[in-house]
Amino acid sequence: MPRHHPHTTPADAAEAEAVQLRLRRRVRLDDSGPAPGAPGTVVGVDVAYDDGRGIVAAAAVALDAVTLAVVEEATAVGRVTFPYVPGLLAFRELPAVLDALDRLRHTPGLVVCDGYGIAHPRRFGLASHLGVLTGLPAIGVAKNPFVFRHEPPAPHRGAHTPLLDGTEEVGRALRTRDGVKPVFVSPGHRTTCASACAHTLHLTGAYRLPETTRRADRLCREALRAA
DNA sequence: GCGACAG
DNA sequence: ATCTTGTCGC
Repeated sequence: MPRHHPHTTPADAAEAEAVQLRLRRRVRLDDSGPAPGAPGTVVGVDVAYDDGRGIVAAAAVALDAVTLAVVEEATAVGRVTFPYVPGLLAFRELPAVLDALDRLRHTPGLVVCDGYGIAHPRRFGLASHLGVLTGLPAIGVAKNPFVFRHEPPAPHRGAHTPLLDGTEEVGRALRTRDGVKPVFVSPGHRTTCASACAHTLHLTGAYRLPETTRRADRLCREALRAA
């Protein structure tokens, strides 16, 4: 049975924003998480929707942090409980994602989310929210820019430019493939911009998106079709 | 007031 | 996110 999640299923947008303002103080931006490439497991999470049926499917895929081989997969299906509102994505995705994570037997060394961490209107995007609720190190790797402007990075893999909140760097536009549109990386919890980018580079090579995200994306779509 | 707007 | 064919390029 679905548990009562006061921190993930508010009644409306105003309540959701209040939750973010309350929880964001728990975000920690340090390097207490694993170093990129260090032994352990890195977990990718993603979600797919079927608007017609009003259901959502989430996937959590654990990869060996060194070899990037898949070591475990878990999924969860449920009903959609919150609409998509820019800035409140976590309230739509987290319930199913947390269920999928709960079904994983491996303890994630790092969780890679689709979306943002602290590069968010209230400095509390999906990756930060997930990190704070689980206590796990988490980063956000988004496919599109959100609230912060950026200069285009140099064309080679590894080039990056900052996403600035005033003078503070809250994320980076990072090129993961030569000549290909960059991804937008930001720390979620227990990591930094530099580490989040190093992790992202470690998880990419042949494709623009991290292997974690690609596997989770494929798996949640399968789970949705099978539901 | 008018757009822009992670997934 | 999701709806969707062909097409340009390595």
